[in-house]
Amino acid sequence: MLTNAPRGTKDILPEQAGGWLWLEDKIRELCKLYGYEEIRTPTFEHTELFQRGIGEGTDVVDKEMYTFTDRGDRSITLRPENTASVVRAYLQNKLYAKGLVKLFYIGSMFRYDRPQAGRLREFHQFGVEALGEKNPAVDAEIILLAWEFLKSFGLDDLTLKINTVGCPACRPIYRRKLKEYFTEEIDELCDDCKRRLDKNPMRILDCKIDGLKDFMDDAPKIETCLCDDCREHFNRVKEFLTAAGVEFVIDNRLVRGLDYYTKTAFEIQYAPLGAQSAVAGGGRYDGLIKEIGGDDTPAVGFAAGLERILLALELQNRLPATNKKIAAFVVSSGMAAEVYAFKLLTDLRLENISAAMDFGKKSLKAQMKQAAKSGAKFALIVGEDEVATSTVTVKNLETSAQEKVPVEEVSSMLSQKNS
RNA sequence: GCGGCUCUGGUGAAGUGGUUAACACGUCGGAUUGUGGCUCCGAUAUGCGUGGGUUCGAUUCCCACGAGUCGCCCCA
Repeated sequence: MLTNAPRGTKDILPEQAGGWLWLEDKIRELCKLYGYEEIRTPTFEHTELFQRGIGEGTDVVDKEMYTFTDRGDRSITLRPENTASVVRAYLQNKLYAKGLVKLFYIGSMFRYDRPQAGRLREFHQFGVEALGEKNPAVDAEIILLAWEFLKSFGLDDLTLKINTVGCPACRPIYRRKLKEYFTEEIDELCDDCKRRLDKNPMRILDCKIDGLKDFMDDAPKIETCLCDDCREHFNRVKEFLTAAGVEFVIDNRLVRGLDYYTKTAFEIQYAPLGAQSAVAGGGRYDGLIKEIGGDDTPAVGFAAGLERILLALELQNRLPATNKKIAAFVVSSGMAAEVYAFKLLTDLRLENISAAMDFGKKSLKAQMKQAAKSGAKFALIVGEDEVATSTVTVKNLETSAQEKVPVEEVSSMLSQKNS
């Protein structure tokens, strides 16, 4: 118990940390390229923010949130996603005064789900939000950013799916039509879909069981219900994406799970991940900002799961090897030499030369083994002789060549040979 | 939240209802005097996820719980 992290959480160990840092660097680089700035919001928020933002009735809000009452009797929730927080920060800090605001975030999110590979209770997302612009070119920019990001790793088997989910003017019409249609087929529906019929008939469309059945082919398509605004918007998005040369698939069964989405919806899948194949997903959420208490403001964004990206990168061996090697390893024999060695170690670091020594008071031989294992290019050997003559024996561990040099020359010698 | 499968040392794993739980890697130590990488030698689970039960006896059988994994659900 004490030695087990809570279910669904994971330690990122030194050997993995390199990959995370590398990924995060890539993200920051990319966002800079697209003109998005980093924002960091609190890990927890008032529960109401998510209830309003994500929507009651969604699984995320109803059964997956980490909610608790704090000592001041406030209902607090660990963020299950970051969009609502970003919108809150946007309003609270009056960022709308600046016109279009382009933000990105990296951070951990919390969802009480049953853990699986690629699905954790504390997981990490990278996401991008563009607030304050309704131009479909921004939808395209966001999709492009997500797509080019994943493509840049050389991953095969990526699929970009796009769809439109309409807006408050036209979506209800579509939902009603779907409900009517599926009600006639109710005997054919699986149990889950019978439940969805009332709650969210659009979800029936991407059901893994019923999705394959015959009556699905004749199910009403959203195109037939779209209002002019939504239709035009979707057409423009497609135009922009085509102009950018992106291959996308129109999937009119693609639905988003959170209530706030309007118009454009998209998802990038990496099939080899199995059940957790959605690597990034997002879309437009023109209603959210008003819902949270701001002016009617359009916005688009997406989020990507870092664990899933890392999983995909591992699968295709796309993670760079991290270099943990140091420049020098100090080895000593004898009490006096140990102090001398420690001083040498400290001086090297002051000269910005990475160095280590063994603290286990082992034999010289054992220390040399440590030196070799550390990957250091040089072993710096000090014993009675060196102490007496103020020198250091510098041994190149690759060539085995060694020479005795005055202490004060060691650092300049290493920085020279190391470059 | 539902269903299937799995659970042996630091790691990968073999194995059996009954006295010493293979093997490999790793780690540590050694192969004479202050020097590594190769080789050789030695050490390294009184323990087989946890807790119960069956049994003369369980790591091996049963149950519960836990964790992992796959699928569903959900989603990134």
